[in-house]
Amino acid sequence: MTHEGTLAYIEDIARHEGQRVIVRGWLHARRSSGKIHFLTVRDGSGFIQGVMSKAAVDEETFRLADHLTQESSVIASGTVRADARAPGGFELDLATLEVVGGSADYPITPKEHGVDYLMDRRHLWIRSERQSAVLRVRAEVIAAVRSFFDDRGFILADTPIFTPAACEGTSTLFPVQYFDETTAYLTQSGQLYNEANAMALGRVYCFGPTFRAEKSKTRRHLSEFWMVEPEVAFARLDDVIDLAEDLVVSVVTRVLERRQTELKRLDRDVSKLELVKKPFPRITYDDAVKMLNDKGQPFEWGGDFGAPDETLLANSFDRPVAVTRYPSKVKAFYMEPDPQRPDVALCVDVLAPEGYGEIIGGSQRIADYDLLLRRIKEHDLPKEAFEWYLDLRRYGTVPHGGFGMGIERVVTWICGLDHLREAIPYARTLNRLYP
RNA sequence: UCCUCAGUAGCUCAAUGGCAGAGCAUCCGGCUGUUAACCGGAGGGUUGUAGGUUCGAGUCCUACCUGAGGAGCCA
Repeated sequence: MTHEGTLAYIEDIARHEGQRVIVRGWLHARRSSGKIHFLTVRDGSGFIQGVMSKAAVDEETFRLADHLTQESSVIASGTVRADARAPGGFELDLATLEVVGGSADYPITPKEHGVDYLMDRRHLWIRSERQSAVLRVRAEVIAAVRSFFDDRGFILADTPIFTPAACEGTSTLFPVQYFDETTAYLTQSGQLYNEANAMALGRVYCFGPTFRAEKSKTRRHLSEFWMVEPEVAFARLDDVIDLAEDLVVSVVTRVLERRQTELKRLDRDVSKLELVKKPFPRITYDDAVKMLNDKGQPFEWGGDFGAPDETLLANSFDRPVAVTRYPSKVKAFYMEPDPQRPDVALCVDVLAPEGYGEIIGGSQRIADYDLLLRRIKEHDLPKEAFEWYLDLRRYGTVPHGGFGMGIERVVTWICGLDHLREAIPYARTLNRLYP
């Protein structure tokens, strides 16, 4: 079969109005009315409806279209025509059709399916309109994050995934055999290495997968997730919050600029995202506890917020809110205490609006050698494992700080999803390692 | 680890302790503007597993398996 026309991707189809193009992709859906077929084709860049009328093609081509099954791969050619009835504004009047690979009994039908069924077929589910839109937004979020840091003079310095011990000592680690006799652990944060990198390179960030063996079963947790972590020498808490604020605004703005089609396909209320502008409200943990109690949510000073607490707090604001100065007791060992009030830490959590919860956690780090050593001992961490980390305080210590932002949580929020597992191509959860 | 809920056709779900059902998908036929198209017909079942109660169990009881939602913890 020979096809006439210019090779085109569906997302660029508007540029080819009135022209003959060749599209290569898969059959997404087919509707037929006897003498006219409607073939929705997707090519990864978008979806378009091809219209084949019996009068316009030879008999063999028309019969081929009549028996075309869902997700058969095809090469087709036709003329691009603007049409108000088409969701994307354009249709393709088909002239030729070639099946590259057939597809029998495709398991994901246009009707409803359960979560387990879809997750078992995640490798196929990502072909759907919604799921492919999410993954395209995810790619935009990641691109926005990298541009943000690269454009500001940050150096990308990635941290190891095999680590010798716990970074924070609290979360559970995934052990793996490391050659013959040694046990390594999959990293749960690049934080500590990031601090060393910041002392070498000034402003740095790492971006990669992290692993947590927490036996969580909630819509906000994955055992493998991606996190971007900047770290800045000489930064204090306010600098860390400024950076977090700029990053979130930059990412949301760029997705709004470049991924309107996908957000629309996801039925996202973009007016909520358009409110994400500087400055974010900044409240202290003390304020937050008071707010919760004023709203009738019983909460005692000293604990960490649960998901309902976070939602209640975030719902008081129309944009992300920065909550600072949590009790040191509930936070990581390396966080600098507030000099005015040593029982709270110079830390910040950024809570997304609309109940999406914590998307960023960060702090100013302890700069003083003696205090850091004391904290390591208080947390029963083995000093030997942290000698290299203590070196950073032995040799030219400076105030510094940074944060981690969970990519999937940001994608979930921006896309308006109700579960983190749709924000990553292949989610790893407590009960899922396949496909 | 704990709490709650669910498991019946390929999928999504019905079925008072009394004949195993529907819609969609698949296959066949019809239809020149369909958007999860529509209309007619056909095929499709070890009710998660193992026990128990009962004249009789998809339904009640026990254990286990699998999954979902939540708690804790976190990004």
